[in-house]
Amino acid sequence: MARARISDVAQVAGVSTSTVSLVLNGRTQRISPATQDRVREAATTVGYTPNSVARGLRTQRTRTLGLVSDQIATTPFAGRMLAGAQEVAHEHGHLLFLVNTDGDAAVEAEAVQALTGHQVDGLVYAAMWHRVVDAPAGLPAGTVFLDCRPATGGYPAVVPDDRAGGRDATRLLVEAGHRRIAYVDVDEDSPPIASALRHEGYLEVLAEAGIRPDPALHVRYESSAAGGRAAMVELLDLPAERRPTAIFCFNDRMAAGVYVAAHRRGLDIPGDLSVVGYDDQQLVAGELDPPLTTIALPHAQMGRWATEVALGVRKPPEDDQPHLMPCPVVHRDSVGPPPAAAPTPAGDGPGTTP
Amino acid sequence: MARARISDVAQVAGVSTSTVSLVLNGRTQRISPATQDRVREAATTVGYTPNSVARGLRTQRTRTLGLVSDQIATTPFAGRMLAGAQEVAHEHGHLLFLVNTDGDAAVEAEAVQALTGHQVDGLVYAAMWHRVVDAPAGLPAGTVFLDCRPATGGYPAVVPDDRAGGRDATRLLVEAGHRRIAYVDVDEDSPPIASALRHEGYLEVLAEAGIRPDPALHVRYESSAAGGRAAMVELLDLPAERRPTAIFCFNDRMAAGVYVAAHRRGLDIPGDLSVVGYDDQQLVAGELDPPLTTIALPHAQMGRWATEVALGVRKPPEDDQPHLMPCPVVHRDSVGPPPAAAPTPAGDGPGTTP
DNA sequence: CACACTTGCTCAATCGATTGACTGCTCAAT
DNA sequence: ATTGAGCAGTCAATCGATTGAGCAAGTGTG
Repeated sequence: MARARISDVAQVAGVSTSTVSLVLNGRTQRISPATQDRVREAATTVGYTPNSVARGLRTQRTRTLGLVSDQIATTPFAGRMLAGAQEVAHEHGHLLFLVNTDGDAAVEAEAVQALTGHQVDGLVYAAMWHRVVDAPAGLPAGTVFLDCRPATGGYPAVVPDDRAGGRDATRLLVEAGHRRIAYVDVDEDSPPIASALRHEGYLEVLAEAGIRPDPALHVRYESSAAGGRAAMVELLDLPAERRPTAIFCFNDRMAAGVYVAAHRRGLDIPGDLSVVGYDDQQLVAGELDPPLTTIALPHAQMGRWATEVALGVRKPPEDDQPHLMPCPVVHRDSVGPPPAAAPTPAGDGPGTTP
Repeated sequence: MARARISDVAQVAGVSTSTVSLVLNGRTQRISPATQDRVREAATTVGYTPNSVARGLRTQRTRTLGLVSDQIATTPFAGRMLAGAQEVAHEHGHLLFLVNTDGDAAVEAEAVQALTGHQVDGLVYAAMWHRVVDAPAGLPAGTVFLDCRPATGGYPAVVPDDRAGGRDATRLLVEAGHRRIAYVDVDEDSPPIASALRHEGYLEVLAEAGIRPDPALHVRYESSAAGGRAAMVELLDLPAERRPTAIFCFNDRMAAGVYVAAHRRGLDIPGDLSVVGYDDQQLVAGELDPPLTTIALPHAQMGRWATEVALGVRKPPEDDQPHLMPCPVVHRDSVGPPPAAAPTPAGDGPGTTP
């Protein structure tokens, strides 16, 4: 059977379609309660569901939202961002269009066209890792950038506060008593937004703590467990007095590699070595042994923020700067005090270069 | 400036809106080439983009698709299914609505209503792990079930061929020469579709190979690295002659735990122990040392299949049985021949119960 | 030359809901 | 008796595109 239209309801209730529309939309000031009841009853008996397409055409508001992203699938983070976005859309009675462009600019432009053609009420442009992007052509004003910054500015944007995350991670280790803290960095991040910001945070906290940074403790490898392992091997080959007692890793996967290398050398975590990761990738950080203390990327929060701004229920900052979303510290079991035998009794062990 | 409408194009080109519509939709049999050119030119000069809402109202085809799923975010598989679905939608010029219901039946029903209200041309109902689900109320005929089977039947569905996967995994080990093969199963999967099917496949291959299954080699623990570790400990505590030389794990996370327990006992993989996982979770299987041989869940393929059926470009099977999607074997480095000292020289070592 | 046919395009109805303007009616006040 | 106000709804235009029917001019045919 064909879907019931408003005119079917009107007929059953013995009123005009106008009346049905008014009642069903709550504009009941001038409709008698008796009529309202008849209309509502008629609506349920015929099983009426409003046709959003017709409504959208008339009202010019479709209650839909578009989210275009470069890769929805490849990264496990994607989900949390998406979930946050979807949640907000749902909370406000909107439906979410999802488009995956694989970073192809042509597909991107096409997607934006298709979405505006479908009269979306808002648009979110998402990246799967924090970086600078070029806004695709034809992007409507008010599009919100999620986990990326438009090269040109002019749009609201939200990104993780990587610098603060780097600070928090490092502070965690400093407060546990460590003085020789390595940063296991990634070598491929260009432009290196996330990695550079985390490094800055690392350096800031070292400075605050009066620790002179040792360049040998900043190593760069590919972003994988293998890279982390190689990095750790390099650090462990340092002379004993320059060897780190704590490692801050660019991400959890590299931390997993650090674990492997440390365990191979018979080091206990956190007894002999403390490790902090970044990203809070469930399958990595939570499953390591011991579970990894890490800094979580606030994907769900960012997804929510972006969608709220896109829907107009939250005002973006006026200064055209990306909103910095804090990265929460996730305390697990990979951080402890430095080993008693550590070469840092009390006096400053400055990291002199050879 | 307001969006250009078809009437704007008509005015600029000096023709009627009908003509514009005909030209732009390729129904050009009765339109002179000259007029066509004028129309197209006019369209680009005014920057015309068709209003899909209006078109959808008129044609009753919106070129949109709905995908409702219980959890889009929580599992890293989700993405591949979604990506497959999105890809197909895009290939056929459709836009994909994504709704995440968190398994809440009320939200589900609401979502289905909202989607049919938006006149989607097709609907996919997805689960994030293979199981039997109750079709939500009001589900349109022709809805496709993805990675789940409707309890009642009556809808096209696609699920992984877990039985064949179990067979392949076990055959891999049998062909490497193993006779004592354990199945590290999950204990919580109820109804245990995936686990039961994989177990059946396992038993089938054992039977074909003339290996009597040893109940002590079928252990059940929680689905996590910790569970896998516990399982492996139990297996390693078996008397030497009953101890397995190969392990088939319900999933990669459990396999990761098996690795840990094996390494703790000083066992080399695959020298002393061969391991096969399931799922091909990138972050787990690929990052383990050695990389894990596993059976991949064909999420992208299933997502594609479901979407193609939903769009009507692929015919579902007529027998109302779920389509079984093969699970490819992913060869990595965790399978080898049994150790030379293994208790299986040539004669059948039947697993006699004590 | 009359007729049918083709070509090239336009008319106007239509999809289903929303909404500002308007109508009939009753009752009260002037 | 006329005017005005308030109530309870209805009318009809509208959103922007699609499409079957229709029409004027040109072409071909007997």
